[in-house]
Amino acid sequence: MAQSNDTTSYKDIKQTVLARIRSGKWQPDSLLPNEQELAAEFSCTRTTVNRAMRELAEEGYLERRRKAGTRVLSAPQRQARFTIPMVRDEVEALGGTYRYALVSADSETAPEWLSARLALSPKQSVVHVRCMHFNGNTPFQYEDRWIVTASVPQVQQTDFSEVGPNEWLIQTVPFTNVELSFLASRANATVAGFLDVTEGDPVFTGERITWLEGQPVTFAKMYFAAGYRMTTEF
Amino acid sequence: MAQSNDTTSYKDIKQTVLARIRSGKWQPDSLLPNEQELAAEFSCTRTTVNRAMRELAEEGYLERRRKAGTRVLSAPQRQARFTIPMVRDEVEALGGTYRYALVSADSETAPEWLSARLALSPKQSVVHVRCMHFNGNTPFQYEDRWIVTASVPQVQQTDFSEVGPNEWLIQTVPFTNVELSFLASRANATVAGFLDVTEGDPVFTGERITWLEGQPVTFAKMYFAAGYRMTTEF
DNA sequence: CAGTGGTCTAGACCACGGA
DNA sequence: CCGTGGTCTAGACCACTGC
Repeated sequence: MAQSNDTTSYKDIKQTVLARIRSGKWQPDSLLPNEQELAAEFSCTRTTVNRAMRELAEEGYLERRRKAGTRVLSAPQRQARFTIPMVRDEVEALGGTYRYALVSADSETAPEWLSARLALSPKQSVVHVRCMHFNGNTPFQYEDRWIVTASVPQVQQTDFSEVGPNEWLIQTVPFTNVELSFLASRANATVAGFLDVTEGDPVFTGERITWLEGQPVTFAKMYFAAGYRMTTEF
Repeated sequence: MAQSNDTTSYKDIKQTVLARIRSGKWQPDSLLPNEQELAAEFSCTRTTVNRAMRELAEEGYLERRRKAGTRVLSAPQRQARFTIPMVRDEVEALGGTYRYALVSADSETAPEWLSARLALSPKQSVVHVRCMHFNGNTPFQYEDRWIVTASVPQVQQTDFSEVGPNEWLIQTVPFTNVELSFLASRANATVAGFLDVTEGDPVFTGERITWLEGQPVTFAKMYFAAGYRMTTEF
C-alpha cells in the first residue's frame, strides 16, 4: 500500500501491530516477540522493525526496555499534541483578519511576585508590555507580558506599537525551555474591558515562561475571548 | 558525549544543527546543505544525518521537501505535548489518594444536542454516567459522560459503582480517533455543588469525543476543581 | 529530467539492565 | 552474564517534485 512494491515497510508493520493490539491478539502487559523474531515474521530487517516499534513507543502504545523487551501498555499513554501557533496564524486560520494593538509598554522594576516566579534577583529591570490581538474588530486575546531586560537588552530600544512582543521575541531571542499552562480564571475589570465581557466571567487563560539556557527571558499571560477553546485531534 | 566512543551520533548532529539555528549561523528560510554534504561534514553516513534532520523536522524546527531541500522554519512551530493521564494517575502524581464515586448511571435516549454532536441517528440509546473523582476528600473532577450503546453493547450490563467509566472503557473498547478540547466554562448549580465552588465560578473544562473506526463511542465533559491548571514543559 | 529526501537491506558493535 | 533494544555503516532503489 504505502510502497508501490510489495516490500514490507515500517508503516505496514506499525499498522499490523496496532491492529493486533486493538483486536486483543496482543494483550496489555504482554511481552511481544523481540525484534529479531518480528523481522523474521515480516521478512524484513531488524532495522525496519526497530523503526516501527520505536515510533509506536513514542506514540505511547508500547513500552520498550533493553533486555526486558517490548510490552503493550495497559493504559495507552496517548499524548495530545497541541501546536502553539502565533496568535496571528491562529486568527488567520479561522478565516479572520488579524489586527494588533499596543496598550502600553513600560520599563519598570520587576514586581515581587514576578521575581519569585522567574527566580530573578530582587529589583531587576523588566519591560512590561500589554497588548490586544483582534480578529477583525472582535477581541481575540489580551496579552500581559514581562520581558527581562538583562536577558534581552535590546528590548529597551524596541517600539512595540507595530510589532507584537511575541513576534518580536521569536525573531530576536531563541529559547531553550518553555513552561506552558492553561487554566480558567475570572475576568477582572481590566481584562473584562479589553475582551468585552462582564467582570467575573470565566476566561480561558494561558501562562507561558520562556528560558534561554537557564536564564528567564519572558513571562506572559494570555487571556482569550469568550467562547475560545483549544482543540486537538489524534 | 552521547556515545562512549567518538563516533558522531544523530543526537550530536541534532545538537549541532540546533546550535547553528539558534546562533543565527543558519538563518530562517535559508536552504541547508543536503544530506550527502552534511554526512561528509559530520563524517558519518547519510542514514545518520537523515535521522537527525527528520526528527528536527518532526519537532518543528525544519521543513523538508524532496527536491526542494531542507529549510529552517522562520517561526518554529513548536508543539506542546500534553500527556492525557487517567484521573487516577493524575491524582496520585500529586501525591494524593484517589477516590472514585458514582453519582448516577442511566440508560436513556440520546438528547438532541448529543445526537447532533456525535452525528447519531435520532433517538439512539445511550448510557449516561455521572461521577466524581476525589483527591483524598477534596473534589478533583466531576465527570459527565455519555456512552453510545450501539457501539458498546456491554455497557448496559456494566456496574459503574466501583470502576469509573473511563477506566472501564479503556480496558474494554479500543479507539482510533479522539477529539479533545479545553475551555473555561461557568459552574452551574450542579457542577458548583460537586466541586464545592460558588455557582458562576470559572471552571476549567475538558470535552472529549472518542471514535472507533468512524463509530462514535463516547462523549465526556470533565469539570476540574478550582485551581486546576494543565501544564507542560518543552 | 534530475536532485533531494524517504526508506530498506545486511551486517555490526555496544549500552543497558534483568536474572 | 547475556538477551534485548539502540545505533551506526555502506550501499541501494525509489518517490516526489521543482525546474
